[in-house]
Amino acid sequence: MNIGYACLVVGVQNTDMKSCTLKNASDERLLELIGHNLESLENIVGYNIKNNISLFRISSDLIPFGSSPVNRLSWDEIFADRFRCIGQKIKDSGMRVSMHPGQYTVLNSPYTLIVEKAIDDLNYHNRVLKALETGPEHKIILHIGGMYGDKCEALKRFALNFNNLDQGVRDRLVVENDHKAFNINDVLEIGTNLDIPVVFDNLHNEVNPYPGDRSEKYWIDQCRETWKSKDGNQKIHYSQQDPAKRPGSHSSTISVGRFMEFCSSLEGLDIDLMLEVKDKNISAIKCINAVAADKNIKYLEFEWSRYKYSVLENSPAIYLEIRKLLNNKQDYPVMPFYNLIEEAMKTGKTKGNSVNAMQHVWGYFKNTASDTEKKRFLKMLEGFEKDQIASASVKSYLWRLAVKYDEKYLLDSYYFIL
DNA sequence: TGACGTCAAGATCCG
DNA sequence: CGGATCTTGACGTCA
Repeated sequence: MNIGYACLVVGVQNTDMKSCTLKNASDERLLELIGHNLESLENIVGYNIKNNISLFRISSDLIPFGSSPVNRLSWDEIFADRFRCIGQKIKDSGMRVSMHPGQYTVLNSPYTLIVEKAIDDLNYHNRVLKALETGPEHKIILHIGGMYGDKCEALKRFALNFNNLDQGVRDRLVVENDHKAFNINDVLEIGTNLDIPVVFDNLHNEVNPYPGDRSEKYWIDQCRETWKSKDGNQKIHYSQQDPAKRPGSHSSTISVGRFMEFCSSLEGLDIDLMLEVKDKNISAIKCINAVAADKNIKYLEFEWSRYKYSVLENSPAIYLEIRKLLNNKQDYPVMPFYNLIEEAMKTGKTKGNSVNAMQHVWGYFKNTASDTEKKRFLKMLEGFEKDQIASASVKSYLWRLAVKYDEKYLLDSYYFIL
């Protein structure tokens, strides 16, 4: 089972994707951006390897305007070596990557122009995966598109346009159920007809179900039939509903309890699981640790080093409780560990607890920081205590100090992002 | 015509 | 000036 996350990494330096507006998209600017983004991608791949994350969706923003006529660059040739080098790392580590054009790539549109743009976009995604020299098990996931008042015709148009795609794209293409138009039964029908794999998305299925009371496991089993050996392991998308937002909105983090319930419902199926969640890599590591075969407390200790100041600013009581929990080095209390962290994150921060955490973090710079830095920190702290400035301002100053003094322990901490 | 979703660029405001 | 915060951009469909 591979577990991964989509597109971007939170809280890790030099992993951002840069872009520009259409009017600024000169060759020079685009070259600069692509170079930067490839460097970020390489760092992301390195981060994934270091953290045992073996599934990753590459951002469509890797090449700005990758499928637009404004980008006439032969970027796959210009950066061929960089692509090959990154691809080699992917291959060597056994990582599986994918790409996922967004909701605006509509292959089944009745408008020729839109279809042409969709084809260009699919070709672009394939061009990236080809430049990385990845095989056809590194997929491009696509939604079916719009309904236009006639589902049957819309499905027919999808099939027609699919059959006119380049072989390279067809070899990688996977279809997914969406939250509005095409439910999992529709997508299975078309996937079966076109002989391409189907990704089951649990939250889309919750919001836009096929009528009846089929279980998730039933649909996952059905989808499994569409995955052939050339396609690699079956893959699904997994996310949880954000209780505060509209149906279909992804939660900020994955609740480990519900995740494990879902895993046990799979009854041991070996499946690749792409998480769609706001905290991205953070939830990926959580879920990987939750199902780890190699139950070594060192993984939890490493996690604790990243979470501890966030927990401290929310709940000193839980902070102490987790420390106690990790005392027995023979144990692997992964569920209580993450449950306590999730509970702490839901606790409202009091000013006193925030200040306490700020002072703990400041402790790393106490002896190295200059007098002006010390003065500035103390002034900010005072400002925060008097409600004059936000805690985020103090934290972002502490982050700048962490970067300046290269405090490795803090640079890995979730304190600055959660 | 605006909402939808997502991210970062770009603009503006503030001390 | 740097940093925080708001608005725009890019995409197509649908009400």
